[in-house]
Amino acid sequence: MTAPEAPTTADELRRVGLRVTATRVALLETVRHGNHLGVEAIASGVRQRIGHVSLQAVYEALHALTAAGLVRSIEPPGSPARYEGRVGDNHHHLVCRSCGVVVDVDCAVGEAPCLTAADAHGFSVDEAQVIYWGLCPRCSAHSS
Amino acid sequence: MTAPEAPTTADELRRVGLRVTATRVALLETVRHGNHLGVEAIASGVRQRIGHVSLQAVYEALHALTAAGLVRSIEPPGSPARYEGRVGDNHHHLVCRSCGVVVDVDCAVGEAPCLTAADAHGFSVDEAQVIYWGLCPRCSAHSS
DNA sequence: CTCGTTAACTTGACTCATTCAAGTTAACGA
DNA sequence: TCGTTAACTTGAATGAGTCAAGTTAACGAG
Repeated sequence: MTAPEAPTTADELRRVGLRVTATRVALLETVRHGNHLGVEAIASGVRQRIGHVSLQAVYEALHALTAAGLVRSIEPPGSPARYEGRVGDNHHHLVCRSCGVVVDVDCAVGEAPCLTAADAHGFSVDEAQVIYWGLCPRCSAHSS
Repeated sequence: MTAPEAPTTADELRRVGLRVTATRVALLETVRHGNHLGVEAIASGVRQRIGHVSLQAVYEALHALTAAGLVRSIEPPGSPARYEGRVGDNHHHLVCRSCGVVVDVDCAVGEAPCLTAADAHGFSVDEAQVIYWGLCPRCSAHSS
């Protein structure tokens, strides 16, 4: 018998019930290799790999992949949506007020207590979204 | 000597260096009496109090009061900005995925540990913004 | 109290991310 | 190989929020 292979990008798409298209494969790889990219940046990454794709196709694929749980979107107030390939773990983001750069941070306290509000007021909470605002090292050096 | 008076809304505006206008007084009161109102709702609240005001004046005043720390804005992804009058304490929000209602929650763990990321990557963090997503009691009853 | 400065407001045009609509193409199960 | 329908294309539309230019009025100086 053959050794178990790592699943290809195409396999991952099939697994979640999505059709395998050049656009989606390229998009998923672009998002994974990029670093919290915006829609425009993703579109140009995809185009570099496979030629022309419409912006709408990118939006559509991003929604599909987000719904399928293969990518995750981050929407810091005041900036267009960004996407990342790191999913399934409960991690958060650090955003620079000055240059807008986004970096990942692990959960502040232990595993996933971020999911527990002090008093949920009867809500059934399924996700906690944390954004830390501040100045990145480069920008805070700049302003001092 | 007279007893110390509670500061009026006008006093509060003056204290932060803003001119006292009917628009701002009415806006501040509207936001404080309302419950995470959006811009349109604030505009109509203000109009009920003092008659006509332009939407732009509302935006402008909201920015001024936010910058001055008298009101705070909440911008859950996928919904227009909302404003609240509760400021200065480190509290967070619970948003219903279905109906969009927003309720306040206190910090998950103790006083303000929310401000501490596990590893700040050299950032100087000044604010942590937490949004819990879920279903409010009414909506979760509805869907079951 | 009057005046001048300038913050605050008004109207109206504009931007930009995202969505909607209608028609075409191509993935993939039968 | 074919038919169904998800995915893609182009193009127009939406909606929150901003920008610009001109007018009004708050308030400190005289």
